Amino acid sequence: MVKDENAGKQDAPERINFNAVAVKWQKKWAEAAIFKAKEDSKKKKYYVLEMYPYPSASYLHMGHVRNYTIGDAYARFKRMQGFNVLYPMGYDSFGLPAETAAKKEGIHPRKYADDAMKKIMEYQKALGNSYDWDRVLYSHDPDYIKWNQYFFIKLLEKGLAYRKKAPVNWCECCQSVLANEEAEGGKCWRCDKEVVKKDLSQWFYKITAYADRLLEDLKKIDWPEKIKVMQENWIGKSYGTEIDFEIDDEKWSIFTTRPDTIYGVTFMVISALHPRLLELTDAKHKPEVEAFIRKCQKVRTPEEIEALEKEGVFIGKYAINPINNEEVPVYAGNFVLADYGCGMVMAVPAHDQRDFEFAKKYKIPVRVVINSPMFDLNAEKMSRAYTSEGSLINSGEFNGSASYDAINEITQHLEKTGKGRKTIQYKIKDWMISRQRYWGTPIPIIHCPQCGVVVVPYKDLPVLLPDKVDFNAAENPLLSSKEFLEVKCPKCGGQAHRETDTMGGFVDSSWYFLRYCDNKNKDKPFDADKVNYWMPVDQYVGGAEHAVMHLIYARFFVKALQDLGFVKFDEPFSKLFNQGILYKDGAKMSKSKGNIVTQDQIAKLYGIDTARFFLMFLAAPDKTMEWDDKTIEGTYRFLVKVYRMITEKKIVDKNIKNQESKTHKAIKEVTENIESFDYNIALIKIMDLANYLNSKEEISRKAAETLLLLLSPFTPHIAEELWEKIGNKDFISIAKWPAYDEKKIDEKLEAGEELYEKIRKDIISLQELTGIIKPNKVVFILPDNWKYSFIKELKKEMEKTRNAGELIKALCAKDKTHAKLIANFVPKFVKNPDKIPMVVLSAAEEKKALDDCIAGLEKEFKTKFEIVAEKESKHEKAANAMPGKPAIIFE
RNA sequence: GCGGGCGUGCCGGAGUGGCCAAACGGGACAGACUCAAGAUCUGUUGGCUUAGUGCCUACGCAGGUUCGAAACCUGUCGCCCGCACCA
Repeated sequence: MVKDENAGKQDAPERINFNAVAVKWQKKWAEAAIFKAKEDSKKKKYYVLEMYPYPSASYLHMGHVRNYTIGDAYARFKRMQGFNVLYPMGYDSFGLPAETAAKKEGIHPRKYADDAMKKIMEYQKALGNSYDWDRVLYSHDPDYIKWNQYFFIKLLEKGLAYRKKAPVNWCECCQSVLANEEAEGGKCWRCDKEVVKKDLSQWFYKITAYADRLLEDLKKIDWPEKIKVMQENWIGKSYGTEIDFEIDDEKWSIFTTRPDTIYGVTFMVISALHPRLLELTDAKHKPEVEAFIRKCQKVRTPEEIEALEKEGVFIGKYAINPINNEEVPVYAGNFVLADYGCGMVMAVPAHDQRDFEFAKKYKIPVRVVINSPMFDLNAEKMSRAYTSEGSLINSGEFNGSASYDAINEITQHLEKTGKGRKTIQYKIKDWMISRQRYWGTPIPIIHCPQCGVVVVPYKDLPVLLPDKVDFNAAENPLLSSKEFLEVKCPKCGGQAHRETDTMGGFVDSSWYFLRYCDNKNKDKPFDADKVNYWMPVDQYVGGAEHAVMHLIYARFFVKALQDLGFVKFDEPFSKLFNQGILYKDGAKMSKSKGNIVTQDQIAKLYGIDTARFFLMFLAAPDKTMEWDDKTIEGTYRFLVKVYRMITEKKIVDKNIKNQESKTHKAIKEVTENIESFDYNIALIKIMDLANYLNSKEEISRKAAETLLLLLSPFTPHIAEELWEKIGNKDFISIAKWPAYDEKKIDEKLEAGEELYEKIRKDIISLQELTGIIKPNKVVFILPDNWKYSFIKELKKEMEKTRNAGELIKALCAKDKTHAKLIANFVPKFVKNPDKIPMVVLSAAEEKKALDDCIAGLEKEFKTKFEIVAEKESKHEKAANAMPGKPAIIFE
């Protein structure tokens, strides 16, 4: 039989149009402006922020919906908890895609960006997120550009911005600089020719000046460990020794973490890309070296680098080892980084794997200077470098020292002779902000033939992009605009030209979160009081892919602004949450993979709240999760159930004890779960509560309202609609988050309900097993065994100790036959002596609890029930009965 | 190579020392309702079973700690993610 999967969807009259509900409330929220954030509140502030998106898409897919919902649920939760919440949205609207579109489709990047923004905003609004839409900002806004340039100048004045030559991706064929994305795989995206590294003047922000603070302050912030570790590695602090070797009577320093191996140096290697390599090279060897440099200039993919064999050429020079005045040959090599350390290394083949490979290839001697404590090393027979610790040999006066100690001893020795010193190296490099592109913030600099590099005066800001440029120009389109290029020098008034580099997008995103605090300020980038009120961001939400880019730049920027006196804090984001990636068909959901499910599709079918709920329910927000078309049906069913329950069931204005207890327990758990981003667990608890209430004839108003309040961060529209339907006039979105009272959580009541449920299930399964649907009589046999006396015994023992292990041992010694039961029950008492439900009851109390159930059970099963004490029972199985659950017999 | 994480039932995914054969959802199966289907409701869904508050097997694999382990430790295999010739 073929099932029509859509049959139900099409003609099921009970299908509720959650879409109309969403539209209705989005309109009302906007009209009442309830999500507007104000500084003058008496309430404690809370700043929730999602990383502002690049406005590219013509749709949002479920991956986006998931990300935005994580933040929105949190913002709503905090708002309801009584915080003064700032939750803004903006757009990272500068960048390459807009420019590429301009090139391909002839659309101006500004139009492209404006259109995309309009679209994405529309989609975001349809999500029902509680953004303060009055605070929208975007990076190509002339106001934003102005302050972006303003900060550039401030940093320049402080010496934190500078210009120097640096290698960039260069395509000889197109005569153009390429962004990294355009040079993927070492080939030009346009002409497919090989790309080379070329030195050009570039602008930098001096992030290295903050390396230590960036590292240290990681301790202060509550971020995922993974991100912190990535930043630590990126900053890459290492302690070592700088040692001066002499080449041609000139001092050439190198950096090493292993000065203890200095007697093992048999050659030196200078990076093939070292700026002074040719200067150092012997005339005779120049052609060879030059050819080698060209070979090394090709941009390579990480895979190629991995597979790359260590290679080099002798440059005809010798270096003098400062420790023993030995002469060793100097090579240019492809495995030494030009921009780390000094761009040159001392090579110790016996104790460094790279040096070892190089030495073997070029038949350079290997000299063992660290001997292994386990075996004697033999330079001739070694198949790989020995990089562990050991004791020094062949090392003059240091022979016999442990390598660990020798690091200091040798460094101190070199310090005395002035040939070396302790030093710290960082891997992090200064942040190159220059882009040879059109669609970015122009760098506010003028080049004057008379005065040199001149800063654009503050009063002339912003320097805006010219509209008419040739986007198909091979190089930076800005160079095609005379109107932009030609200016008068602000200093001498002579003819000068503008800097054509623009800033990379990460500059924009390094302070946008500050501008949200005061996004309309015309006189200043922001008002200090406002920023100091809202900042730092209390909860930042975004992808882990920004770990060492945006997240480190923004930290640097804030520290620099602190030093410049703009802000009073030194970390922008107190807490960070990384959302997981959404997969479909085994791959990350993305347009390029073609495996997307769009917001539209799902909203049309189920309403946006269903999508929100489902995305938060299926997996913890920080885990990768797989989209599943089928499972969302279940979520929809649940929401329909809630809708029916609230609109159709009897809501009563009285207090119902059991419901009150359940409700307070749910509040407690859900609140904790949301706080810690365990949204999936929170939703399970909410479902539990809903299902429980749904099983009752009537629902207390308090319980119904609580359910809606708990639900509202996740399904705000439906919650709002139902809130209104049960007679509330205000918005649930700004209603008070329910408080719980520990005293209202009545474990005994819960236990009573549980008992009822257990018995009910037992009766049903007995019905199935025996085939007796309607027994004449159901008999409960109350236990009257060792258990009650065991409890007394236990209480006695517990006065002596609360250690579960000891208690079990003690009790088992007295009663070996019940060892297993003892082990099972003891720990529960130890953990929670007051709250163990049925077990602590006496036989009489237990009978009473049972009595309480019977009325309901008799009604439900339409049968007589009877309670019999074990002694009076003629049934054998009664012997097994335990307190907390009587044996059940049909008669 | 270095760093981070993960491995649970038919599936997604909870659970990090004791009411765990394992939440919640999906799927499957059975029953109720219905002329029927859908929707809804109820139950079952590791094996054995004398049906029990029972036994056995199970949370990648192998050991260990503990009265007790899916959870803690050690080793091992497999997968994912980041960084990567950093001297």
